[in-house]
Amino acid sequence: MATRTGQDGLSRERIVEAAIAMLDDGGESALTFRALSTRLKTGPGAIYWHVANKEELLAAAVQATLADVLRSDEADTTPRDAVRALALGMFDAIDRHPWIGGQLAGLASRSASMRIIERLGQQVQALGMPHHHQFFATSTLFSFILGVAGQNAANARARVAGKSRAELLGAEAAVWASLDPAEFPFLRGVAGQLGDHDDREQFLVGIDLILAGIGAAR
Amino acid sequence: MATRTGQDGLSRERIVEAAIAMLDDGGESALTFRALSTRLKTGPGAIYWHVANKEELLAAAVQATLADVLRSDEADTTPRDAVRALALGMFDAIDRHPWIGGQLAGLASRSASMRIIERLGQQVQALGMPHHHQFFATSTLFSFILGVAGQNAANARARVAGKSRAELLGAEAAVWASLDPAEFPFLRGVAGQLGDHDDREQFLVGIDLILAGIGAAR
DNA sequence: ACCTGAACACCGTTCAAGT
DNA sequence: ACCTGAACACCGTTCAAGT
Repeated sequence: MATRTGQDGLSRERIVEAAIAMLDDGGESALTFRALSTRLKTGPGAIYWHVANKEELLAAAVQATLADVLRSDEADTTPRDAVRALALGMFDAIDRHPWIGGQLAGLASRSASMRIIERLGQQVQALGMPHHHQFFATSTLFSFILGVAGQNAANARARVAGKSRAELLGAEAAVWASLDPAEFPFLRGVAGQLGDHDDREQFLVGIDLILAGIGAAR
Repeated sequence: MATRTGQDGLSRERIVEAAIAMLDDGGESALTFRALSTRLKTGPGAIYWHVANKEELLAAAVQATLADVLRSDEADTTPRDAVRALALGMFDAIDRHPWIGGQLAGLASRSASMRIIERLGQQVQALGMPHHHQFFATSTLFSFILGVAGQNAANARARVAGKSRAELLGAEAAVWASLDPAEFPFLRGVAGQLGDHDDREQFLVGIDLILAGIGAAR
């Protein structure tokens, strides 16, 4: 009867924790109920006592992963800096856990999405956007974040299947550099920038561009 | 020997066409090699003679679906209108085939993505953006489009599983309207706008916002 | 050259049976 | 109350065998 305390019993918390660890190092395809139950030294059926199904498990993993970002508070900064801080918090979480990008748009992440949109919206409001444009401006910020997250998730999937980020980026830059200049003048011209850009900086430039647009529309 | 002409033989073209039809009315989960081969009156193995695997099939479906958008030409308009036209073309294609949103970020859609980025980039260049900012500005437009596409795909997944777009949107708006006003002042305030907004208009506002930001940064 | 269909190695999920 | 593990109804993919 000594085994009922501490780490021994299965719990929703332990399951979610293990799921996140598996997602982090094997991507979404690595998370199966069989592999998960092996890691937790149980049968696949046991997990269903604590979690309704895989969708709920993924939702809980997203929630747990985004919890600190959503807990952060930038009360005493400008609206602009608050948006940047929140967006960068999202970026860093997505960078650490790229599988989030494949989940964030879905129904499973609804409550996390709502909190993010709320926070963005409050700052857009504080920026002085007219009321009837606040919703669209906030959606634009959110959609952009979602798009970057999705690309991150796709890149991570490719990475799991093979090479590193630097290798993939270098290969892609080489492809761009060797394109037909008549058909792809732009891609050829920016191939160098693709090769050595910083994802985080690129993300922040996008946020700033949208903020500049909001400033102009105000 | 009369059967070798016309529609009778299996072909990559017929397979992709059937795949698109299945994706359109059942979503990504409806496309299986078994269901596809049943529809084409063959065995699952037959498809592999024409298509390497599911990833390649999805890539071909994306390519075929986006072909007309990529063929369109807005030579004699302003750069701004060209971006808007291209973006709206993408939106309409994604609206008709929402499963694209789940594919566009992936490696399978690389060549389609390259063409889109090329077209966007040429217009960003024409807008007078300094060279070293063109790549980031173009990426911002592309990421935003990707984000909207991803949301569309997620919404369509929910729709296949149950109710219509209007019902889902109405239910979500009702949830927003009933949130705690202390915790979610913004969402509560825009619940009405969520309920009856037009997705296409919202998308275009986002594009315009980014274009305004590009204009300000020029 | 192209197609057939059984077989392999997986999935998520359920559920009678145990403790 | 919680866990076990076999079983069900699927997947994508392969491949010997056919025509």
